[in-house]
Amino acid sequence: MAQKPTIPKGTRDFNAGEVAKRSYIIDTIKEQFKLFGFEPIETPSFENSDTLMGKYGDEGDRLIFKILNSGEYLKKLSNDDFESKSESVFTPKISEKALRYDLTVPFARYVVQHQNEIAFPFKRYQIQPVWRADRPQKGRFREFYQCDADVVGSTSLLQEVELIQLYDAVFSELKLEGVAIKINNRKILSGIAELIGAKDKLIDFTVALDKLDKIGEEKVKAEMRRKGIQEDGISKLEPLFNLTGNFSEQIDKLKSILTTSEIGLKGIEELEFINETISSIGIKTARLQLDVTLARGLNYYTGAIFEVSAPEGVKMGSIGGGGRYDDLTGIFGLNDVSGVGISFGLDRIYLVLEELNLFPEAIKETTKVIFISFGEQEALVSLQAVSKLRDCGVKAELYPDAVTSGKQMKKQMNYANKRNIPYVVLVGEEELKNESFALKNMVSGEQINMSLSALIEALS
RNA sequence: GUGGUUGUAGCUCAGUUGGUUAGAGCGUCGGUUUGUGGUACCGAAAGUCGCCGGUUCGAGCCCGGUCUUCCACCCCA
Repeated sequence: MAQKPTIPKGTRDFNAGEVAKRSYIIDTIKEQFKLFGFEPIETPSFENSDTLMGKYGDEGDRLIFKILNSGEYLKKLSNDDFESKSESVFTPKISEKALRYDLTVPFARYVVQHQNEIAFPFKRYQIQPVWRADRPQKGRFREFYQCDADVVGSTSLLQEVELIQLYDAVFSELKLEGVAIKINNRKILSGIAELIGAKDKLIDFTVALDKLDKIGEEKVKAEMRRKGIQEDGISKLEPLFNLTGNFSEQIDKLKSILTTSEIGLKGIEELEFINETISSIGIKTARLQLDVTLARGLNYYTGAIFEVSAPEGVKMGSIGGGGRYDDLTGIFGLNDVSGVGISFGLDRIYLVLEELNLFPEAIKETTKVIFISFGEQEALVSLQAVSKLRDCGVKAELYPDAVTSGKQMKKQMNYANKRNIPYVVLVGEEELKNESFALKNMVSGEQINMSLSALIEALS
């Protein structure tokens, strides 16, 4: 019985048209990465589990694809291991490798491992797939591409400024106008947590706060209470829920809230610098927005946090994210190296461009001309012409199977038609005799006999 | 991990309260047309109704499980 072939949940095949569109996005991003001085690296699709585990929080650990050990791994287990029924005990004993979950942690590992070869500040970009054992839904896959640009070895806030420009440059280039680059600062969140006496509950606090625009003020407060944050602390958040005005007005209000928090004020100072610098150099089509509720993302961020959302009206999760991490290489033994980076979510950007019909027509690249195949003699002459055309940069090919009847002719024409090949050349008995080529325009149906040089002229 | 949803021909989908031989459009293949595609007309092939089990005289339809799709939650690009 033939089994029905399927692909795993959350994965996809891409046809030629889809690949062309994906390449268009990737090429655009890559071009801007290079323009900003980033250099490419690649890392393996799987890492040692130790490298990944514990870097993304408990939820992240759950979503990491683990790779089963090879060999007779069960024989090495003790009865206690089986009895434990505990994933945290059992899993490490049968799995020592895992598929990468993002590009930032493998990058940190790379930096530490190659620190002596690297010139700091090190600016790298990386475009590779990542895997998450998540349940698929809109814009969410188990295999998807991230396009990352990071700088390590510089604490300068000018890096943040440049990364904002980079976001703006890429989305402007993709004609995706009006994206919102939301920015926040972990230090401000720490400051607020300190202020409300929830310093030890920073993650719980930020996760709850992040949901503000989705579930509303009351539910956020309820969640904070549930997580054990004191009522008098929550009441101090009141001004935060009503934070309005433009970037600098919001900054001013935050200043008055966080007067007693050293770390909070530091965060404000950073944001202020970034905003002022961006204002003075300007951005093209994106909008930079301060969003104090922005907290999602990895818990290794220590300074700026970025998130990019699609233009208004497009229902899609974030299409990019990033931030500054002061200590990521520290985990792997290299201290005092600060990094900051951003990521583009290729697959989501694709969906957004598709929804807004923003893919240019020109990216549908196909063969420009196909030669109809009649017989051995004709094929030889055709192949010579095909070679010359290719030398001139014309995408040309010969249909491989010869015409043996009128049906075959029809079949070959049909083939050209279906592949949207705009020109067909016929070299049959007569053309062979006259040393001519019959060039047929598949759109107009017009057909002209000409010499080889005229053919090359016409097609290049 | 939680809740809901979907699955019938290659594709998009019909299929009545459970009742003979499961349909359509598109596509494919063949013909009208043996050196000319797209249009038209004629014809044909194509399905274990996701899979496993149950209820029933009888299941595409009802029930349970499982996989898959999509959506929401959690979390995230």
